[in-house]
Amino acid sequence: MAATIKDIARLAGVSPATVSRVLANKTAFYGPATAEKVQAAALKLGYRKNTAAAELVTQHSNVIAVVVNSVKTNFSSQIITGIQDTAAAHGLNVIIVYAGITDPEAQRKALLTVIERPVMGILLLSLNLTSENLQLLQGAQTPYCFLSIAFDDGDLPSIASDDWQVGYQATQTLLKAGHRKIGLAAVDSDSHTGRFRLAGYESALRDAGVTPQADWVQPGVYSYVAGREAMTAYGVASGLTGVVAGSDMAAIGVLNQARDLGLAVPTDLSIVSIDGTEMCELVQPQLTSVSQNFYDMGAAGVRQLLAPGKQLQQVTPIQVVDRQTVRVL
Amino acid sequence: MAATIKDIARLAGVSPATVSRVLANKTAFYGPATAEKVQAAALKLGYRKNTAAAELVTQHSNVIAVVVNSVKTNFSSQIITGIQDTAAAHGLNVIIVYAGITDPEAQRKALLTVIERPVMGILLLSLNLTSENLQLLQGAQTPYCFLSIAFDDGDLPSIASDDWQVGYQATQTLLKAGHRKIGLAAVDSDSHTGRFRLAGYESALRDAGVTPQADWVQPGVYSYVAGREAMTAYGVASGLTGVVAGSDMAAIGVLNQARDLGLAVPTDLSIVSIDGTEMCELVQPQLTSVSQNFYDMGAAGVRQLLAPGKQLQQVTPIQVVDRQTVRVL
DNA sequence: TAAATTTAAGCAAACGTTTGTTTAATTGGT
DNA sequence: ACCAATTAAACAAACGTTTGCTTAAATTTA
Repeated sequence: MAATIKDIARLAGVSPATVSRVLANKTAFYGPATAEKVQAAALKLGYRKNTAAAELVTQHSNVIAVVVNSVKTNFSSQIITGIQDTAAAHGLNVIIVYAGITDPEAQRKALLTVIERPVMGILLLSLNLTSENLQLLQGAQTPYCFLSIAFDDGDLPSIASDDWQVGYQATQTLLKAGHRKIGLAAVDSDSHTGRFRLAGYESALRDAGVTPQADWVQPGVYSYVAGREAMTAYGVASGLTGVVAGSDMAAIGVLNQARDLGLAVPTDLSIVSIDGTEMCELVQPQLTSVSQNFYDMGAAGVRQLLAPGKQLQQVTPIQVVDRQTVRVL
Repeated sequence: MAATIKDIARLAGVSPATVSRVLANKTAFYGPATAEKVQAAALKLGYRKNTAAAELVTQHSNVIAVVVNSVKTNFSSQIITGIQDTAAAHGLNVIIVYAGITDPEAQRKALLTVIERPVMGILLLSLNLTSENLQLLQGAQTPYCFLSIAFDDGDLPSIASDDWQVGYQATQTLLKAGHRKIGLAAVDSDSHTGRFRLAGYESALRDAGVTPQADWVQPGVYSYVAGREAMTAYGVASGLTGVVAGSDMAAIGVLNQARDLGLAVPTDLSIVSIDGTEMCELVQPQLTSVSQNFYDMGAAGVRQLLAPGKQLQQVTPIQVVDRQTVRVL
């Protein structure tokens, strides 16, 4: 039912080709009189271009697709804002699809909805693909880039923080404040990210002459409950005076669980969070954090899509932001 | 460069029509031998269907588009999950685009990226369109439904909570606990939502024999800073013993500002929040809230798109969830 | 064994655009 | 007044699918 270019052509008494050109402002091809007729007809018919049809013939699209691992992660909004702004500056549109965090089938479906239509590039947010789905992605001839995640395989384009540094600096923040017994909570020990943060954590301890203890690290999936569980595992008599938490949510988990255990933060326990989202300033006391530049990751991601192949593994800087959860001993 | 159905046809030695049918599993049209040849060829070429082309001829799409007002709102994730689950159950795909919360031009662009391609329906999350953009939306012959927002114009399909009830029950929760001087913070007085919440608030007060005072209501845009500003405006000597906050974020704003003013919650000040997202249980003390069923809104939204015209203005139920910020006087 | 039916596959049109090429009309130069 | 150059618009092919219709071969029926 929707009006097409042909309907306009008929109404304005010109050819579809001319309509197309008027609507695309290709001024070299038509006179002012026809232009007016066409515009009027288009308006009258409430014409809306069928972008899919246009993309079919031009073989080129101006939308970039973002695949997000889950709807819950709160830092993704900052990355998306970065993507959005940069994309808009380049005249690109952004669509987002959610993939399950674990279910490979959901991942596959999300990937397919993106691959099977013309998009100029794909950004994957903190997404850990199965090797099958990775192949699927690589099979499409579309440029892509992972964001906020890094891989052992150095051939995959990605933009993320230096996770070793993240772990190192978070730990160092506590060490500098005089802490010696420091836990690492809710960091996933299977992923590249988790392993490097752990390594950074251990290096920082060793550099300060502290020998890491096995029960100081309580792995988890960066979530609020993972944070709570880690703190529960530590218990009240662990001797720990400081904890590095794998994410802001995890940090709030340890914060609340510490409180439930009767531990005051930062008096009895200091916390350094990783991420530095707005959450840090919403809770009391405000979380000291190693903050990532999520906005820049998003921005760099779209730049990477526009000029692919430049530099595969990019690193965005981090800063430690001192707030209220680290006590100087 | 991507392989097309024709490439497969050539490689398998059959016609494109047959390839299409094999790939679509239209078993009535081909024999097992050809099927195998085609499958093999498709696999070998790494074929990916061009959905845009297919949608062009079938004149029908199975993606539903969600337009979100901003990346910040935290309840949107629940709505989206509801949409996602329900859509998946019906074999539909979901794409999301962000529109600016205020900028009409950004709104328009977001709307266009959605309207100009084949989508089977549009869900608008808490989006207040300019009348121009509303016309744009209505001009497209696509079914649509607003979510988590209602309008004076009863002809617009929408699914939301009963905002009058929200205001009424939030206020009543405090009244029942013995409070009489009750503020309303960070509720937007321009929108339908804000006006109805305000009306519900005033009715509850009057029903309890309390005369509303002008300086008890401090309008705002439902944000964290709006909450803080409202509490700042109340100050320490307002005499208020309870506050209804327009959103969870706003509630956290008044909570933190109250603390900064030296007011203990709930000892000195009780708070009832509106929304009931996970945020309520993350902060200390946990926020008592009038909780909305965001997940159901999303689910109902896709059902509405599938069977349009049934019931224009739908209402999802609310519950008050008692947590820790209301003190019984 | 001839006619009727079933099965398997191909032909060709269509969807709504864009764009290279062609044609027709107008203008300018001499 | 004639030819070249410019301007304005139309023609038609192409993009990658799907699908109604046709054709050809194989099978069944009488």
